[in-house]
Amino acid sequence: MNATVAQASLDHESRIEQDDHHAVRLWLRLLTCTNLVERHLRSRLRTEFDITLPRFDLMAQLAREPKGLTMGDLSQRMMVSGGNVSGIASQLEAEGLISREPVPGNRRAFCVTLTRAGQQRFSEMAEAHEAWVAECLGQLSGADCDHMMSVLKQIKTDVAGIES
Amino acid sequence: MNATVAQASLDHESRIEQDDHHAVRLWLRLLTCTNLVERHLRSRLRTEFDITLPRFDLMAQLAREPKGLTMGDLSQRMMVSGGNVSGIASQLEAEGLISREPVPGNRRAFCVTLTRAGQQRFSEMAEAHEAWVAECLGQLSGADCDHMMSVLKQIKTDVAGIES
DNA sequence: AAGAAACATTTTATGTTTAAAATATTAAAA
DNA sequence: TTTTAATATTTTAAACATAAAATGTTTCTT
Repeated sequence: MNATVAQASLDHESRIEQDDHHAVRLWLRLLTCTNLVERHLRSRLRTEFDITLPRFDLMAQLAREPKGLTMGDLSQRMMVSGGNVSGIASQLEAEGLISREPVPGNRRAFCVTLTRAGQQRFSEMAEAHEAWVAECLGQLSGADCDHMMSVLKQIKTDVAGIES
Repeated sequence: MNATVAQASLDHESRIEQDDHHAVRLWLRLLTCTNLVERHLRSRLRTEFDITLPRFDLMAQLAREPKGLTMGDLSQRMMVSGGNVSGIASQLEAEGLISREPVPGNRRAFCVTLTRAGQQRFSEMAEAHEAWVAECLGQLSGADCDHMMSVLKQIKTDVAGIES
């Protein structure tokens, strides 16, 4: 009977270990794969539009919100620190692609929007960017896509649960 | 007939656009999700072991190769630039976790290995790391895992194909 | 109205990452 | 052998990222 218990607990532990290893392997592949695509996009943005991914991301956020966003909004949506947004925005402003204007009723906040030039520039980049992504991920079937979307959502939920 | 042709080409284009959008949505979720997990692991490594993810990664590579690796090997396996490895290795060396020794027959290369202390330290961290990853990804079924693995492999192949 | 707390942003200090230049070694060719 | 090319690494400069401190603004309490 002792043996049975020992055996049972052993099986349980080894199963958990297996799961751990599977999870680690999946994580490593997920990380490698994402980095691979990210690197690819980063490099093409650099060579074809002379822009960095963070700057492109910031412009993408603004393109979705023609009325503009505050620095804090940008920080939240881009999931990076406020100081970081501050630096990136300064550069884009210096290049004339975005504008930072005071908000009428709130002297703390700034309203950041794409300038005319920024809109023009972004629409060219967005088209190319979309095509590049499709090159990387477009081969997947609709079913694969859907499945992947749901699995990733699950992971997102799990991680959020851990951190809460 | 003209109408038919126009209709057909319209359908075709709109289908492609749909695919593009699907691909972009999937990519955005993939990126967000990976960053979320990465950030989580990074933060736990920092708070519980006072080490950065890149340093942990470098040690993980060495742990798999007891005979040691050159700086170039590390750069390739970690998929980061040589200069990057150089900096990370300097810090780990200063902390006594790795050693950099000249290779007998090749005065250009260095052989990098984990020190005794590094091995000890890494094995503690690896155990915790594995558990954290399992917390994040362990809820997935075996089937989900397998499916995900194969989809990611496909993406990896596609990207490699584009860049070649 | 005065003070405290919360908010929005920027600045500073530190560290990561890359590309490119610099250094040094080895191998191959003329 | 001298030059050239390839290899292995480090250094440097620029961009990015975070946390924490500093600044200024608004709101809440009393």
